[in-house]
This record gives sequence, structure tokens and C-alpha cells, in this order.
Amino acid sequence: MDSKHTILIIDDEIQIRRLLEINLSANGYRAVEAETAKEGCLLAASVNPVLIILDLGLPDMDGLEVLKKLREWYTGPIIILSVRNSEEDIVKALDNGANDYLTKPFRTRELLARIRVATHQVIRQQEASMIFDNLTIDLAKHVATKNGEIIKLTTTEFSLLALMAKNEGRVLTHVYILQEIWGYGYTEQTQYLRVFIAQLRKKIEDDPTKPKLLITESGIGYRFSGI
Amino acid sequence: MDSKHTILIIDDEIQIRRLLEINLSANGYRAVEAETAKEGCLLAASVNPVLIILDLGLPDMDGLEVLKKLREWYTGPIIILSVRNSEEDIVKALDNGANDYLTKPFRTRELLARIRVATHQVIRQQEASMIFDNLTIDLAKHVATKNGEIIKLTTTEFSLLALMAKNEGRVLTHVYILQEIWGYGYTEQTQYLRVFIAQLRKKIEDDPTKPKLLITESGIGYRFSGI
DNA sequence: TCATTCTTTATAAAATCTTTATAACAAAGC
DNA sequence: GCTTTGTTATAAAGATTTTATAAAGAATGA
Repeated sequence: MDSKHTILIIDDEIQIRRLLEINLSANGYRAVEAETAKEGCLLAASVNPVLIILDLGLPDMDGLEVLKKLREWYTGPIIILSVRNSEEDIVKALDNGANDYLTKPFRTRELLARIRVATHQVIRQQEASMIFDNLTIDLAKHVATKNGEIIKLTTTEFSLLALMAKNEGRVLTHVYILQEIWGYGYTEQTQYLRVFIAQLRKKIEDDPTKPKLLITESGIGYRFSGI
Repeated sequence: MDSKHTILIIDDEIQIRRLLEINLSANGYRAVEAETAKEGCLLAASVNPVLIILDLGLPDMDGLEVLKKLREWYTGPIIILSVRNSEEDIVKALDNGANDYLTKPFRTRELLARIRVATHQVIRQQEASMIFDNLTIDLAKHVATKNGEIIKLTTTEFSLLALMAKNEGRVLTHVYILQEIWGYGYTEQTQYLRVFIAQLRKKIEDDPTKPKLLITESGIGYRFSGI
């Protein structure tokens, strides 16, 4: 899973793009840049950004039109960056789907803070859901699905699956898993674990006899493999 | 029921409050005013506003502290109005839970537009009538129908159904539901919940013995499943 | 007062967890 | 190859916890 969140910058001024790119990268985002409205709309569809920063003064299309065009399908936050400072421009942009509006020249740290506000829910939601091939685990909703259908899991089964998936690729020892799920008094109950791993496999593996997700590490413990 | 959405203004300047009150009323909101932080926090809890407008320069408490205090429980949008214009103040407020920040003097129509943006999701969710297969729930009218016919629900039953439906697909814990519907003193009364879920199922499920809408998540709580 | 709604109690049913038993498998030594 | 040993997989029985439901009692409001 790629952990960096993509932010799309649509602005024709190279200096602004450069400035934003440096600051966004330094704050853990991946910046993708577009110079024209057309390019921006295409990129928005292909890179699926968590947020779009849009300049209203693009050369090839009216800013408000770009905004409307994006809003036809894009549901993430859009922050406007513009030299236009009239109340009318601001109100129009906000009423046409912009989440925030900053006038150039802007203050970098303020923009970053406003980005944090705008992406807050989206990112938290994304971080809470894990996707592995045809299996998804949504920690916030407390629901797991396989091939789109909800899998019925008990509390313990869900906790175990979530623990394994959160540590994808890492071998977790019997003792560690038992401590995490059952508590300190249960570190000897390796048989519990076997029973529950078998139950989980029946529910999440395509072929429980040839597990591909919950891998046995004989003598040590188990490992979750999200391919 | 009162269909107007309440906005809470916490500001010590009478002129600002008056100005806001006039503009908010003219735009279909109900304005409730507080002069001090203490009064504001109390009112926030009692009037349940869809949005709070908060001045950072209150006489009785530091603005940032008020913000943090509100955010301990208030999940709706908070817009800051302040004479302070330093980048540091803005960033701090935004990072402590404010959704937006305007400096005084502000432009009225811009503020109104920003209020619309901030309340957009909340209000739409409150007003939307939800449709699930042959069941509809109209939150504004406080009415639910099944196969076109109105279902007779008590206040508690409707609140419970609305809470579950608003969180479609998400597992809600017993404790959470009890807190939301009955209040903080009732988090142990799991049996209440069972009784009311059973009553609801009798009224909304095609076959109450095989529930398809109100799903039991044994050991955790319940989940509403549309479709 | 009466009707409605909420709270409490009792009990049956279902789901889940724990334990036991046994089979399967792999590695090592003879 | 065969046996031994240590580990894992699986089914199924028993114990425990959790849930569903009816119904009685208490509270509430017209």
C-alpha cells in the first residue's frame, strides 16, 4: 500500500507550483502538477488525489468552469488559490463547490493548515480501511468484506484479523498475538490461536487448505500476506 | 418541529452579534448568542447548533482554550472570527479543530458562503430522507414508511432507527448507541437496547426472525444494512 | 382516568468461546 | 524407507456468554 497522499496542483505559474511542491513533499504528501485546466482534469481522474489546489486564473479555461467540471464527479476537497480578491469571486467559488479560498500571495503554513483541515476526514477514513486483493478490512466501520460481501466475523476473529493485517508481511509470534488479543494470562494457550486461525481461514481464504493470506510460520507464529 | 438550523455566536462585541444575527436570520438560520466563553459552552450543549461562530478574543477565557473545550464533545463545524491576523494564530486555531478562520473586519457575504460550505454535509444529512429498499426515513418530518405506509414509531424508536440508518454499514457499539439515545448515565443498560431493537424489527423487518436491516454484531452492538 | 410509552424481569434461544480428541504434516534419526 | 518427535489443523462436544422475546410493572401525559 502506498502511504503517501496525492495532492493535485492546477496552476499555470511555475513558481507557485515549485513552492507548493517543495512544501507539500516536506509535509509527507505526493504532489502532482498540472499547468492547464485540461491537463488538470485529466490528471484528477487518473491520480485520484485526496485534495485539489486550483488556481482560478488558468490560461485555457475560466476558473469557475473548471471548478464546476471537476465537481461533476470529484467529491474530495478543492482549495482555490487566486489573485482575485473580490467578495463576489470568493462567494461564487465557494457556492460552486470549493471548500476553501485563499488569495495570492498566500501564507504557506496557513495553506498547509487549511489542507490538513480539508483532508482530515478523508485521510482518517482511508487510513482506517485496508484493502488486500478481494479482501477489505474497515477498522472504522468494524466490517470486513470478501468479493464485496460482508463476512460475518465474531469480535475475537475480527480483532485477530485486524492485528494480522495491520502487521502485513511481519511474522507475529504466538505469544505476541495471544497477549494482544486475549491478554497477559493467555500466552500459553497456543491451541486457541490454532482454532481461531482455522476459523478465519475458512472465512477469508479462497482455499482454506492452501492459505495465501494467513501464513503459518512453523515454530514461531503467523504472518499476514497481502500479496 | 422547528425546521430552522441554529447557529451559535460566541462574541463579546454587541455590534458583531447584532450584525450576524440580522444576516443569519435573513438567510433562514436561527441565531443564538453568547457573550462569554462560559455562556457559549453551556448554550452549545443545550441548543445543539449546526455551526458555531467563535471569537477568539473573549474576556473570560483564552480563545484557543474555548475551542479545545468545545471540541472535547462538539463535532459540528466551528468558524473562528478574530481580529488576530498572524499566521501563527490561524494555524493554531485550524490545528485545534477550527474548520475555518476569518479575520475581522470580515465580509458578510463571504462569511455566509463559508457557513454554507461548512454546514453543507451536516444539513444535507439532516434534511435528506433516506431510502432503503421499501423503507424510507424522513428525518425532517420525523416519519418512517414501509411499502409506502407510515409506520407508527415512538420517539425513542425513531431516534434509534435514525441513528442506525445515518450510520449505515457501520457497526455501532452498545455503549455508543446508549449514549446517543439515552445519555451518559445509561451506558450499562444493554437490555433496553435489546428490547427496542426487537420492537423496531417487528415494525420494519419483513421477517423479524431473520433481520436484514438491523443486524446483530454479537458482543459488539448493531449495524444497519441498507440494500 | 385511560392509553401510551418506558423500564424491568424472566426465560428461552442463539452465538461464541473453551476444551478435548484426533488426524495430518514435516523434520530428524535410525 | 520407517519410526519418532514436535508441531499444526480440524471437527466437535461442553461451557459460557450474549441475545431475543414476551409480559408485567412503573411512569407519563392527554
